[in-house]
Amino acid sequence: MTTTVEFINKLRNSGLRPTKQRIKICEVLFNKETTFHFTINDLVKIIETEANEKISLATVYNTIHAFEKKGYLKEIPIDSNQSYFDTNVTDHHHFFDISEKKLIDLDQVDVGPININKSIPGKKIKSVEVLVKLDTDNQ
Amino acid sequence: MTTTVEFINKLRNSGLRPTKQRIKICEVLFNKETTFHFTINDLVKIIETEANEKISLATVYNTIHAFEKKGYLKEIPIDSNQSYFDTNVTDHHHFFDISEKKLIDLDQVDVGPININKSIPGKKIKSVEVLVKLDTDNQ
DNA sequence: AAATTATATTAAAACCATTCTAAACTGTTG
DNA sequence: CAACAGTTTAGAATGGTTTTAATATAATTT
Repeated sequence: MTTTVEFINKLRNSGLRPTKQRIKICEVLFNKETTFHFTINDLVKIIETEANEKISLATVYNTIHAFEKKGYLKEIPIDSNQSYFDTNVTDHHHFFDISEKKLIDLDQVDVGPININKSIPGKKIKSVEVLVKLDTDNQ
Repeated sequence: MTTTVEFINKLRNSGLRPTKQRIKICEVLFNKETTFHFTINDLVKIIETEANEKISLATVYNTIHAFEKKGYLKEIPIDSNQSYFDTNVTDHHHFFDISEKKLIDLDQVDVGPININKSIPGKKIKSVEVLVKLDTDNQ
């Protein structure tokens, strides 16, 4: 549980003005016990229902991108036309449940070390991400 | 090198009518020696320049999706607003060069076996894909 | 080989996630 | 509190993708 004051400090320390909207989004995203996966659409709906508030779409996008740039969120690549974000910014991987369109965290430990035995001249590895797609097991 | 007749047979055997447009797309995609990574936009440009022909965008989309469904193409998930496709449908992984926005194949051998030591009840693993993002190495 | 039927192509409109715009508003600093 | 820079906003714009409904083409039947 993080207090509003703590969010305000965190924002200020990151060079982001602690506006009403940003604080609200912090509360929605970072007051969970567990990792939280969401699309922008999910987030807007949560804000509207949970808080009966309305933050303009543009602001939600701006804020999420600002948080991503500061390293508080990670975008997860999935073959979809929608962006998924994750509040867990540690190095880890994902299951993607195709039928429910939901992400599930996979710890490093659950996957084991991954060695890349190939290199491209002039390029360095920035990240290594494993995406495990899940289907319903019919049997 | 595959002949037009072979493409026609392949299409017919898949339950796809061998139209002029589909044959042309086959020739562009499946007459390469190496794996070919592309976006729809790339493909349309190639058809226009290489063949001085014009296939409507809708047809290109329809055809690519039909080929994907038949297992002749794979979509590669990248955190982008564009879909990337791969003519290499074997199990393998990818580098993604962030600055050039290009995919590079990574063989199974270059990555090594990946064990997923976690399972979700009622779900089975459909695919395991590794995406390695590359940055320019400035030094 | 013509007629019929089923499927495919097309240009243009629609769609939808995301970004941009420019005016109004708010937090910060002096 | 005044002034400034940063932020929010509704609505428009953008761009990749899908839909529409008319036309064309391939396959099947006669």
